[in-house]
Amino acid sequence: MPELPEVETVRRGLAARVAGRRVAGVQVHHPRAVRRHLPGPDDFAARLRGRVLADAHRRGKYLWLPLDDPPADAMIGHLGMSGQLLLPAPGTPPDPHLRVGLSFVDGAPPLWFVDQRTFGGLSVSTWDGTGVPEQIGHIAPDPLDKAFDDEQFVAALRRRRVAVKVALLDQGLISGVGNIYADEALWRAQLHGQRRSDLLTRPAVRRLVDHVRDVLTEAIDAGGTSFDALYVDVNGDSGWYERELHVYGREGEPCDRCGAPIRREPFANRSSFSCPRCQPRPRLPRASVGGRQPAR
DNA sequence: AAGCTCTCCTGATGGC
DNA sequence: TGCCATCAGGAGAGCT
Repeated sequence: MPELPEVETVRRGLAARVAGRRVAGVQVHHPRAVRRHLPGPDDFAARLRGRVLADAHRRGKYLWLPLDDPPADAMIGHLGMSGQLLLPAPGTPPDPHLRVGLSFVDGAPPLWFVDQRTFGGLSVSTWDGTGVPEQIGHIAPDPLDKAFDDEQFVAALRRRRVAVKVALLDQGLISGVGNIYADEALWRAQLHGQRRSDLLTRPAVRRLVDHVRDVLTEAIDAGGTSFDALYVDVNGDSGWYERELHVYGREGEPCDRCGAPIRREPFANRSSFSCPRCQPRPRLPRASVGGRQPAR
C-alpha cells in the first residue's frame, strides 16, 4: 500500500535511474491508467515522446517528473493502491498488469507503470518549475516538506470539526498519510481516531504531528534498507510491516505498550486498529459528526 | 460550505 | 467444488 514512505522509495529510484533519459516511445495499454489526462491517451503519449524526464519530485503520495528540452510541464504519477513504477531488467517477462510503458532512446530499461487495480495513474500537467504542478495544487504539503508549517496545521485541524483520523487522511490538510500510518501515529499519540479535531488541545495536536513525522521517517529508513531500489511490495509483506507496526493488522494481538488485545473497528468503509486501553473511545459518540443517530 | 457517502477496480479469502 | 459476499483502500465526484 503505497503511502508517503513507499512513494519516497520510488522517487529515489526514479531520480537515480530515470532522470536525464529521453523518451523514445509511449504505449498506453489501458486507458484508465491515464484517465486523469483529460485530452486522452494519444495526447498523453504525444506530450512525452522525445522529451527528457528530468529529476523526480514528490508531494505526499504524488510524484512528478519535470519534462525537459525544452523545460515545461511535468509527468505526474500516483500509485493509488496497487501501482508500481518499475525498471524491468532485460528478459523480465511481461506483466499482466502493465498499463503504460515508456521506452528510452538510449536503450535503457523501459519504465513500466504496473497497476493491478488501476486506482493509480499517470498524466502530463502544466508546471512552470516552481511549487507543484497545477494538477496537484490542491494537495497540502506533507510533514517532511520544508513548506509544511506545524502551527498552521495545528490551527487548521482544530478549526475542523471531524474525527481526528479523518483530518489525518485529508490530503488537503496534510498529505502523505494513509490508513496504516494514521493508525500507527494515533497509537503513538495515544489518541482514538474518533476524537473530535476541534476538541483536541494545541499541545496534543503538536505531539500528534511529531508522531506522524516520526512514523513516516522511520518507515522511509526501513523501506530504504529492505526494498530494492524501485520495487515496493504491494502485498504488504515487506520487512517493515512485520517488524515495526504496532496496531495495523494486529487485531487480537497484545498492545506493545500495555498488553491489552488490539481492537479493530469499522471506519469509513474500512478498518481502524487501536489499543482499547491506551486509546479509549471518546465518551460522546461523535456528537454531530458522522451523521445519523441510531433508529429508536 | 464543510462534512459525508459513494464509486472506481481486481484478486484473495471465507462461508455455505 | 463452486458460487457469492466481503474486504483491501486513495481520491475525487456528488449530495446534503
